[in-house]
Amino acid sequence: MYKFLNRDTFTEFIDDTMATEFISLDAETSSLDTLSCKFYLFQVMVNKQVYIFNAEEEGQELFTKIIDFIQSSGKTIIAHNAKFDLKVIYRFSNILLTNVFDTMIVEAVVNNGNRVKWASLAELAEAYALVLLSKEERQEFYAEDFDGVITNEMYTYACQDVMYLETIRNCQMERAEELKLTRVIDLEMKLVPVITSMEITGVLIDEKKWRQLEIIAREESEKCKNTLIDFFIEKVRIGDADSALEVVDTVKIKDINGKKNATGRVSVRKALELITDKDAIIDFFRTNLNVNSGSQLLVLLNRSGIPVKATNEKVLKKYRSKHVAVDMLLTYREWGKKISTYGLTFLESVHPKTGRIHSDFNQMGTQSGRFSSSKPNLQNIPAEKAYRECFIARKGYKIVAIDYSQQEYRLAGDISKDAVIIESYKNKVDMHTSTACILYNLKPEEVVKEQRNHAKTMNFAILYGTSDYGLAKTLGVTENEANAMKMKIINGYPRLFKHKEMMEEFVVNAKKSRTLLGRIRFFKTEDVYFDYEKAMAQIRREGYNHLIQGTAADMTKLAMLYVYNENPYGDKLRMLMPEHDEIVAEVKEDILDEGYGFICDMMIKAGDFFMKNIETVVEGTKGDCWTK
DNA sequence: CCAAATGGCGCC
DNA sequence: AAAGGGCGCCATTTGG
Repeated sequence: MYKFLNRDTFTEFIDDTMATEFISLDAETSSLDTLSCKFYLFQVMVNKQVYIFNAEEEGQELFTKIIDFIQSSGKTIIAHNAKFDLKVIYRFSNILLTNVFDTMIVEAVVNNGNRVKWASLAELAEAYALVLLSKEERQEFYAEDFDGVITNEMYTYACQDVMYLETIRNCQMERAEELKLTRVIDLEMKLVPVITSMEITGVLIDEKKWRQLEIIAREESEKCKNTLIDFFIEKVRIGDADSALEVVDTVKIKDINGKKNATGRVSVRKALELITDKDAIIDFFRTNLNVNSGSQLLVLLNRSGIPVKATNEKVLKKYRSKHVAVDMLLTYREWGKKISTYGLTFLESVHPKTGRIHSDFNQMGTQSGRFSSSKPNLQNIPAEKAYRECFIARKGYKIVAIDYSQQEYRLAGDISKDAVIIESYKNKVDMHTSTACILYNLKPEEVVKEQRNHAKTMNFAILYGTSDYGLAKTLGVTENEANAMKMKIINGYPRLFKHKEMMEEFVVNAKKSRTLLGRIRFFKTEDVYFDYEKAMAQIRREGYNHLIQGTAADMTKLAMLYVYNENPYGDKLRMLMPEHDEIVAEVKEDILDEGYGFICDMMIKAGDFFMKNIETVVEGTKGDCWTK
């Protein structure tokens, strides 16, 4: 069934490879951490023959020869979640394979909107090749008690991981051609090695600075929390025993973890009943109230005369100036977020071997075609200077960060061919100023900051279909006023909104939306059995958003491809992170200016590929750290 | 007891 | 009653 790939069979392997169009491959390792895992097996199917390379027995030299040959053969490499295999192969051969077909990514592209989560190899094998793959045997490589001795059974099961890739690929491409998705797939596939290389590169963080921020956050958070609890204690009159007990009955304070007594826990009420001293009662609440608990907060706020039904920022904002506690709570939450998400746990992502953070960038992580980022998420780092500053360049390098100026608004204007928007951008007037002009009957130079900010909110809301109700809430005006302002803007950009309306109509009928590159997002309408109108309204919003946000994603992805493929500076210029409309890179000092200009050029080239009526504008920074 | 859901909030 | 698109992560709560 399979042959071992070694010195004796290498020529045979070469012959089989030359006789076929595709190379299906997979790697077995001791863990998912490609920077520190052991490398056990490399399975490869060529010309219907599976070869297995035992890495520990055959060694790195032969492996490098094999990979070098595969790379130079120019054949298409098929893998499921290719990023993983590419990283393993790179680590043990120093060759980053290109010309990849990733069945996992392609599945996400051809079924975007139909899928619930990632399709596993087993699921695809079942769907396309009608075979059932067993799972347990593959887990053996990860097992704690695996002693490195690979059994015949394990070899046999390892074959399954490459045997059906070609069939899966062929079925997917058939579907891709029917759906006219080949251009999107071409872009996504060319991007796979680009993302892989970015993940291998990682990004450097100033840990010392980061820790300092955590300390500050801790101190500030503690202060807020104390003030907050004191406020509640006073307002809710916890001081006297009766109201204290009443509070305990309504506020769902968690039972106290006991120290190995019979139940393991102590009822809060019972514990409190034993306390009569006023100061002790107050102290009891100080230690047992949890202001991180939404349900406790809700009761406490309500009893303090703040009649909210939720405790989120949007709801609380109204009371911010009226009640000190509300302001304090929101501030407390800000600090809390910094401790939990952006605190010391974040630094656990620094890899011990490289000293850098190697996030996962998922190129099909969103329904719109945008990237997502995880472990850690590098796409939601606080925008404030103190945090961005912690992202630094390696010695001799600088950080370059360039973003598209008003990427989505320009696209919306360009796609709809709205004359007002086109004219505005031609005159270097941005969309928010332009909207402010419409709203307040002004000339661009007369618009003041506050008016522009107002317009900005409106633009964002209207482009993505906020209801009058939502808009009124955001702006703090009545629904009628909100509607009047909305109509004024709609009339100010007649073509934009006519086009939007048209696209939404199309999406609802076609049950799918397409970006300029052709990227599809499917919508389900058949399982809508209640509130049909609401469901359709949602599809309209998501569909139009897909057109704009998705085309923007196409643009950024194309730009990244240009940067990678046309990079004349080699390792002196490396991309680090995709930030939706921004590319962050590490550039060696001696080519800093040229490198910066080069990335700008590539981004503009990608922008101009999509936009024919409106100029692509990029802006950015270069320096020791990441800045806006 | 742990896994999934929920509420909340960081970013573009 | 809810009422703007796209995410991921955290702490708490819920449910099996």
